[in-house]
Amino acid sequence: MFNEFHTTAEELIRHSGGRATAGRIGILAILLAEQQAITHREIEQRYPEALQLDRVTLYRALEWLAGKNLIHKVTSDDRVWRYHANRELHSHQHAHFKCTRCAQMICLSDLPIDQSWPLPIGYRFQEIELTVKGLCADCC
Amino acid sequence: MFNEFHTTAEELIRHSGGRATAGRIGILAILLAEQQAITHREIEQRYPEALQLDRVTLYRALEWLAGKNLIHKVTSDDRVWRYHANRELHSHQHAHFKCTRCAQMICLSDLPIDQSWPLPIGYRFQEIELTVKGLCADCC
DNA sequence: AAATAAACGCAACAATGTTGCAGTTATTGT
DNA sequence: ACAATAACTGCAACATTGTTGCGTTTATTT
Repeated sequence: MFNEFHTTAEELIRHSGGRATAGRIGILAILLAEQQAITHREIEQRYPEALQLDRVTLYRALEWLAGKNLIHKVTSDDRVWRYHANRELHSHQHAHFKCTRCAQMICLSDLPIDQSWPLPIGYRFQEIELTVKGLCADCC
Repeated sequence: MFNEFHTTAEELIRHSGGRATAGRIGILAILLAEQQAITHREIEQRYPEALQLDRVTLYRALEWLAGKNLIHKVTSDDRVWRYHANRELHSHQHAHFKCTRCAQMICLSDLPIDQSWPLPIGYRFQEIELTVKGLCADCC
């Protein structure tokens, strides 16, 4: 577990002005190593058993990381949040893809649609959340 | 509760080949009368107390109505499903708007974006789910 | 009016996430 | 290096939303 992601994770956390605890570093390292957005459950499974990490601590660490903009939270139709480390491209709004068979979830490129959406009069636009559903390469 | 929506609801249900029970009719009538997509909880509140309706029955009725395409289910970031009666325009995919303050949720016009989305090679497109977030007229 | 499949109500369960609080720990200042 | 302290953690208990199994009731058909 003490790989490049760990080092990066620790730097990012310190840079954000929070305490660099083992839990936060480990969690962020896992998310940095991952190509897809993964669930709380999946993070738990990847987390080394030896180190122990409470469910609640995981939830709180994720919340903190999201608040510091180091990761982002993705809504899904299965009522489960998925998390993904932020890269440069994620600082902007982007779409997500979800496989309807295996539930894999990846980030797509920036939103090619205009940010101003035709809303009813008096409504104010804030952001767009877009999920494309289909089959991933493995499930096709 | 025995208004025009009740009559319409009953017709729609019979036309779909299901048993026209008080629960289904009442639920569909509520959804037909509503401009926005509402939650299971909100349906329960609008349902006349005198008539009693079990939580489970409500869930099952909603599932059935969605299966028959009389209503549709909307995903939201608060992990709660919202339901809305289908009109002609809803037979096509459409976007939803959600107020970030009062959680009101309405349907927007058809998706103006092309159905084929730039996916990675080997991926297959199925559908798009799009939610615009912002403030509704009341909350602005 | 009886027969019957469909729908319902209840109880119990499952999954995901949250809150309160006492104990532990990373960091800061000396 | 050490003590002080705010920040973080772990546990237990809870909340919310939705699901399953099963015996009972009911809308529809004949």
